[in-house]
Amino acid sequence: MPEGERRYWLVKSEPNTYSFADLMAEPDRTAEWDGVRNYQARNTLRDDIKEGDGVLFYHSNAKPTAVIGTAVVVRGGYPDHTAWDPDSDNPDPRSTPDNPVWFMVDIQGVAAFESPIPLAEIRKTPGLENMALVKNSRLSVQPVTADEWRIVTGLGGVSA
DNA sequence: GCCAACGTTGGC
DNA sequence: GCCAACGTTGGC
Repeated sequence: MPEGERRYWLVKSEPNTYSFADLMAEPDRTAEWDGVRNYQARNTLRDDIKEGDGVLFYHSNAKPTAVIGTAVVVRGGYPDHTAWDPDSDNPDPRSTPDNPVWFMVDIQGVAAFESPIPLAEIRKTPGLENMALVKNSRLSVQPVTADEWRIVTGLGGVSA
């Protein structure tokens, strides 16, 4: 992929449920990012997130809430098979293999930040005050601009 | 634990 | 199509 087309995203997870350390402990540090059941986030997963895109990993409902590391998309949007698995955490009988409603991607952990970046720091960092994270904290998969990516990864102590 | 913000549902 | 009720998210 041409360098200029790489895009950036932020995903949220509650560390009690699935932490960045859990991702890094996966085989190949890779996991299916499934279970998203919000239409706006679904559209992003289905239409916009491509292999090679950068991902900021954010811990919500944590102490403190913070961006804690980076990941990379290793498989772009494809149907979320957990939707038609009645034993999954988030089954949705409206979604079928022939007519999927929900989508997911695969992400691979890259690096933990030397110092996680708490939400409070993001709020007061010039250039980050317009992050979707600050504007609409509810969205579980959200876009990050190239400038925001550079600032956040710089603060975190890893070069992207 | 509280509560504000937001998304979804469903009656009309 | 409107909007009130309800459920969920997530910061604090």
